[in-house]
Amino acid sequence: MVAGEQLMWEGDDTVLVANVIEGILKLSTNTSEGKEQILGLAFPADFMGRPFGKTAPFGVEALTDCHICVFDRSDFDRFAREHPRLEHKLLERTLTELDRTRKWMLFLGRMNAEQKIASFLLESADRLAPSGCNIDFDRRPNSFKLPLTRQQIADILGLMIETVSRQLTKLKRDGLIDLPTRREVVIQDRVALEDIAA
Amino acid sequence: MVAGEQLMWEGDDTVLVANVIEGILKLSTNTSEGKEQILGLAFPADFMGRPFGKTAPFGVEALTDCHICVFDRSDFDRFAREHPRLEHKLLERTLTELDRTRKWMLFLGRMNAEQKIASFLLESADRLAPSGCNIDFDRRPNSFKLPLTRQQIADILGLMIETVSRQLTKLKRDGLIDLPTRREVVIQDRVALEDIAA
DNA sequence: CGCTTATTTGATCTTCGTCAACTTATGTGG
DNA sequence: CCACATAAGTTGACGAAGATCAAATAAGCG
Repeated sequence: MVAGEQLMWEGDDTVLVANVIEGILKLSTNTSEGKEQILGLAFPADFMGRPFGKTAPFGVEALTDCHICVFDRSDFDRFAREHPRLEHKLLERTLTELDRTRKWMLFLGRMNAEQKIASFLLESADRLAPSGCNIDFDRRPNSFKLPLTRQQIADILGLMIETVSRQLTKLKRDGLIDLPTRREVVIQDRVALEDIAA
Repeated sequence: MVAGEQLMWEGDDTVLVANVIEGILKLSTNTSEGKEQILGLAFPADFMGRPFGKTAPFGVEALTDCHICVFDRSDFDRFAREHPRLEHKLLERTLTELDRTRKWMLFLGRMNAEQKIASFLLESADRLAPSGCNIDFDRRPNSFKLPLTRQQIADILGLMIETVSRQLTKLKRDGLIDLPTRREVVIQDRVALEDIAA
């Protein structure tokens, strides 16, 4: 799949499920006024789709070029029912995803723009492969390439694009991060960033 | 269980899982600054807890007096593994819960106070048994008793208590709802309310 | 190089949070 | 039954965070 391609549409009957092999996708929905809210991201090894015959409550779109392993949903359903171990794994994953989603709710409901951005950068650093080789002593990648536009970051965090831009500029001005290009981020003061993210 | 009692604490190892027979409970977490965010509500027939050996990522507290059916987690885990049909049901439930939670994210991230309150009232009307018998022609209950304080509503919607109060007052002033007592709500103009909730 | 799109920046305006006072309910003991 | 205490909720004044509107600037890309 190529970046920007839509895998599923909100409201469609789910006809397929898929596993992410490589790349990043977004799950999102819209308000009636046309604002988008990203509900989650799918990274390699993540499972996507809604088994057992429901309507997709969100759309899925590739943010980067992706390799995904697609199954026909009814085939998958049948197979899953016959293989309890698969269902068990799927249940564990879903529970984990539910936890992650709930944690995200805390961001959306109770954090201010600065905290949202700081948390987002820290999580991104952990989840995304480093673009260079700036591995710190503690072995966490401090430099990475964002697979998202500013608009998409805004949609994830429930902010406006201008607010995202201003907060990033501020963090750069204060020396906590650097932005060599628009898509690259270098964390220069992880402690201070964690302090903001709280 | 009595209203206000805590069933699980955030960060505890999960030692039990439970089914709600009667009553309403809240799942919630806190920011480091002490603001609470309610992550979900559990209604009768809902399943609570985190099978398969993780730490509870949220606390659970009874909002009303509750009857719940509690299982030892490790017993439950073993039983579930031996009964694929149970795991299957649990998986379906968890997927549904995930969908509901994601929908909630849209509220938190993209709706203003008025929209949040309107949506909340409409959903409450559908989920809560009517306190009287004001069933409308379309058979949806338009009168119900809130099991929540204003503070708890605020924690659900990611608002401050004063904002909740003001929005409710405004809806009442405009004739969309009535508030006979502090805990009772009557929807007087469902269409207008749906219009706001969008 | 010129066109298109993404991003940054600046100037306001709105919404909602904060602080503080006041009102209404609920309960308790005299 | 009534003062009083306590907790819950409402209201008002004000300010700050973030949205909105409007340009300016910087990347990409043909």
